[in-house]
Amino acid sequence: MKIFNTMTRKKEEFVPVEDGKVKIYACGVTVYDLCHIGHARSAIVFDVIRRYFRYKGFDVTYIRNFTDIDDKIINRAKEEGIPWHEVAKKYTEEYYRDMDALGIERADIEPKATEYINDMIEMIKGLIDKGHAYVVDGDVFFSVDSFKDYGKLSKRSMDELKAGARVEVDKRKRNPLDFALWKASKEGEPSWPSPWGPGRPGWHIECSVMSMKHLGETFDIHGGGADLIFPHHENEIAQSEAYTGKPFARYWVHNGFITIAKEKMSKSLGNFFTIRDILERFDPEVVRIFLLSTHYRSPIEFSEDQLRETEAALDRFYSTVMRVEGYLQRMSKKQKDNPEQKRMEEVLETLPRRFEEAMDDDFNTALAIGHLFEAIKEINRYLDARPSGPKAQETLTRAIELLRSIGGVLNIFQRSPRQWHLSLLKTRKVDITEEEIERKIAERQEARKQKDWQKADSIRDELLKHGIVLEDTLQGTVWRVKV
RNA sequence: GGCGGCGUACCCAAGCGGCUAAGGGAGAGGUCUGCAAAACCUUUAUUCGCCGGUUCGAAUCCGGCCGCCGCCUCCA
Repeated sequence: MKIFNTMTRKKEEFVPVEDGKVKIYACGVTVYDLCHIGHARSAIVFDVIRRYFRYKGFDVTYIRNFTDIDDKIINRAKEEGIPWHEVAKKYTEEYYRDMDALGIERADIEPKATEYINDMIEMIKGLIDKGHAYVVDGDVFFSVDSFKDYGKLSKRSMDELKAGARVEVDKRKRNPLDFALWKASKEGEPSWPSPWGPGRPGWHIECSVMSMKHLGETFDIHGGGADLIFPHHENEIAQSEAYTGKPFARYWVHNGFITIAKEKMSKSLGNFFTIRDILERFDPEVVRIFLLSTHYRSPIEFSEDQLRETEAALDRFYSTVMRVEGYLQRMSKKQKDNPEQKRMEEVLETLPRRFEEAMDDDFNTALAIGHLFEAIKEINRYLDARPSGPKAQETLTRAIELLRSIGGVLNIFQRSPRQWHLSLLKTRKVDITEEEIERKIAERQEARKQKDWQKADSIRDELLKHGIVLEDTLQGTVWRVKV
């Protein structure tokens, strides 16, 4: 497997610290508001990476944290007039609601910053003892000058960083780039006792502490959004390696952004769509495929049109499943030679290999999905050749099973066509129930039997106005939500 | 200003030295069908922002130019 490592800016062969095991830490979110689609991308990317390692037979430990104490949470608490921990609790629940809906599996360990305050204090003490940190008025800062490799991840020299510094410099810092490990709290702010007085941890320290506590001082993969490269991950490396004297994470994996009108989607720009908004109008699986149809490091331009197109693509899968299921029910038992048989078998045989090749190459989900859709086309082709007999039955059954099992690694293709259409009924706001549709179909069947085409067509047109398309197949009439 | 990335058909997107430049969407024509729908077939990039260079051979490597974006501040 090859993974692009931000540290070396190259694809590298993946070699785990411990044979057969992979330890991953992905930076989660600060729980102070609803998540937007950019958060979803990061979560989905690492969800897939984790699932793929598992598929490859690795024993995976996956950690994703929650930052549950921070200035933004404190501010939000003031705005909402509730205690800070209520804010954290509320948005942690909202986070789960959205991410669960998107089919993102819970991490093996989901640490919260406030549960590790003592460990952080211990680490900060150690850093002070080793001369990497200093105390000023109850604050503790990390001294970047004490760590010679500072800037190695973001590929910046200290001089460049100083020259470009746009931040107001805290005069108490020895170097403007020094960052807070511990912040003294003001009156009325949440605080924890510490050797330096009451305060709360700085942002970066939590990830170092929680990752090393659960994964060891050196672990395999550390990741998050590309905006975390500097300063967050740079600072994590500095404090962790200064503390242990050992390399921190071996592979740094960063996902690209979602953009709107070519600009990064962000809270501060206000150009974001919450996951909640999007799931009102789109099926979660559509969102998932949309986000996985572009390589994880490239930017994705958010577009409703693209989501619609993805919906149409996914509908192809479920239509094909429906078609195969219908076909199998009435397929002739008589075995006969089919010129397409060999081709179909070849497609099925090579599909897992092609899927793995794509995923082994820095998690190329876009290519992998391309292969899956190619197979869908081949299945339809095969079906058009009217195969029959036990061999065809076995081939078709295997084809669908294969799509489902490989799709499972991306957590797509897992539902029945009916579940898909029921979901579309909701997201496309179809104002007619499944029962009514079935009733109309029965009514139309009657008309068709009488060869009353006019009536049959008018019923069909009526349903179409509600966004329902009918298909008359040899196995009977089936309905679909028009996409 | 420093550092980094991107520019592939009408749209999205993979390909990163050599087989016909994946796949999806959209458009056009056809097959099938009571008519449709779905599906399939054909068709839409002799060409990969532009200009040079390296090479037997480049969308893929190198240099320059143009355009867009990100990080350097909280940010997935």
